[in-house]
Amino acid sequence: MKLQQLRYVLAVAENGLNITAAAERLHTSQPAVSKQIRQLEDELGLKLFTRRGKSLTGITVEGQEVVERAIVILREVENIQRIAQNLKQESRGVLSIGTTHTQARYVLPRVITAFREVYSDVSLSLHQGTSEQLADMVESGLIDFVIATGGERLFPELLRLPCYRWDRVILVPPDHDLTRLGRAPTLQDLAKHPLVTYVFSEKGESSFKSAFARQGLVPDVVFTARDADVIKTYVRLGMGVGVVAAMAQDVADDGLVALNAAGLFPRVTTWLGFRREAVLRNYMFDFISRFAGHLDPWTVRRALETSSQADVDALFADQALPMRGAGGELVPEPGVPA
Amino acid sequence: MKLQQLRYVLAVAENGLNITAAAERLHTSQPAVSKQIRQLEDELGLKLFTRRGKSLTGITVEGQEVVERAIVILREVENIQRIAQNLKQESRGVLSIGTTHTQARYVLPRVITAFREVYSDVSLSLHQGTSEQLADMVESGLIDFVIATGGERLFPELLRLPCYRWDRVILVPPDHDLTRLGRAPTLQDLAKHPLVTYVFSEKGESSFKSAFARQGLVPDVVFTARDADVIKTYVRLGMGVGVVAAMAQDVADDGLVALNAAGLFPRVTTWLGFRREAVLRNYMFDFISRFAGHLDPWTVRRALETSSQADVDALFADQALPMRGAGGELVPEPGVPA
DNA sequence: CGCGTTTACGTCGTTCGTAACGATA
DNA sequence: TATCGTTACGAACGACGTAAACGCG
Repeated sequence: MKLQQLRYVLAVAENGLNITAAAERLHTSQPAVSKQIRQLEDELGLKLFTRRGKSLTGITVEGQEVVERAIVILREVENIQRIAQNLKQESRGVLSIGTTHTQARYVLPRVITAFREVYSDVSLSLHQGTSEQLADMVESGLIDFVIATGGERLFPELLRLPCYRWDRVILVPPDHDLTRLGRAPTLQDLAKHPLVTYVFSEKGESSFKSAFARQGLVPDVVFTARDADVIKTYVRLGMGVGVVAAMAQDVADDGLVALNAAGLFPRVTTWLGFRREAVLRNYMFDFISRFAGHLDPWTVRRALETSSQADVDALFADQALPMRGAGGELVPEPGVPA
Repeated sequence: MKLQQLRYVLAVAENGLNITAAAERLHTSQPAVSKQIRQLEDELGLKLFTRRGKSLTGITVEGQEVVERAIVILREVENIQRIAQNLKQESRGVLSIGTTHTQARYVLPRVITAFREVYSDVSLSLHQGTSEQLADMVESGLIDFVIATGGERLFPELLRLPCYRWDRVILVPPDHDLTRLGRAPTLQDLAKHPLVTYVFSEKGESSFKSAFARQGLVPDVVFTARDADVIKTYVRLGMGVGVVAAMAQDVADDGLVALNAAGLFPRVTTWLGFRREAVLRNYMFDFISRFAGHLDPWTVRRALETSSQADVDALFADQALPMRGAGGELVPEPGVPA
């Protein structure tokens, strides 16, 4: 058994069982891949793939077991290489981040810009997706970091570091009824209007709906979208009252007024997660620290030494996490309608 | 990086940094090992070992990191091979068990005899040691199974399957005072006599001492040994009253009388433990099932699907574990002194 | 001088790429 | 016939073992 053979098997499994495509991605010839896989099968004495005629049609159950272990093996091989590169102060490297729209659009740009200036040799890639997709991507090793909110049960194997907290904010057209309340809106106020907000995560409990339910109210959600830009568009069209993350609110949002929603919904924590077994490159520590100031390398290493997520949470329990988003700045003060 | 290089590094690290010894264990030449290690160091660009002149004097910190990951990698490689061998119904294999004296001497012989008759091609090895030593051995992959008692905190990473429970039994010479009580001895009775029992485990809390302490008594332990045979010898010499595991009591123990100690000390559970990541060969499932009838392959696989030891414990919570040892059979009934 | 490591070199096995072949839809 | 996998073969590479050299106690 050789590491190349495992790499080849994995590449084939990850490229739709197409040996030609796998060979291209591996920068080698297709007979090389074909032969190595066959040799591994011979050595192990089992078929990793099912074949019809000459083309691969599926992975056998044992093949799947082998693939899973190959992932672990190659991951650790990469860890060894990262250790070496860290020591050599090698500045080249890769950092791929999986995240949701809100982070990618409103929070990360500043961090990434600054990061790229310092680490020009680090190839940075951003993958946007739903929580479910991110979970798959991080599991398969496609991405190093996940930056997301909620979903504790979706990412059970990740070490999650709390980064900051945020409230929601209410967006309405300038002449909307809610702007004439003379005070910040309540849930009762909101329940009287059609609402436009985020798609509810498939698995996570919807803190949005339950906030209303707790007061015996049923929100009239007329439209949901994955990102705040779409929501804003429909609010401008007068489809309803928008409820978005405070970070997504921009002073330059013309045609919209932001109203404070702090306290109406539970605060949300954005965290950064990665696999516990991962060896982090130095620039990864720096990225984390740039993204969340309190997560300096020393603190992150301490979190890595814990044995469970509960211990990590305890590490940060006594710290007041920073708040993000301008939600508080555009509050219509009592008697001062926007 | 190649798997052989990792194997070589590991062998050198495990053989006192002696390349020659490592080469012999690997059935290869010593220059081969020397060269491969050097090549890996060159490829990674770091020194794995510290050298004085030409001889290795130590492992660098990075070398240690690499060794730890190499262990994981090679373990998974072995798992892949086991999967293949299981499928081929390959009957050859290795099974090494680490255990304590009591199990090795009194419980395992019958199981092992029967097992060897069926699996003559499985090379079986037994390693006796203290809990601490066993923990090291299983961690380094030297042994597949640990069969022991207590020590939950000593084996945190093992999947532990409860096998059976047992009480202690009291051993005295035939003419001893305790045989004339006309009833089973109490802790008060025991506290009046010099006692001979097991060495207390270094890290585990001593359930022996605390049983006395709970009644405000202090046992007069005059001698401790690692195994019951030694204890019996000293009881025969009249050094004191023996307290041993019920399994260790043998009807053929001439010159000794066994008195019931059930209820005096907390019941002890013997468990069988192995690493969660391990792939078990079919004969290993069979061994477990022979050792503890309720641990059939199906049940063990179910335990393997759990995510924590707590879940495993819950699996067996409602089952009455079998008792082992003849302690109950030689009880001096009230009014019937032995 | 013994012990252990490294260097040198010849041999053998293995991997790879190109090119031709085979099978499938 | 286009697509994809396998077979064939020559070239390059790499691992290993023997033998000799080197350093250190």
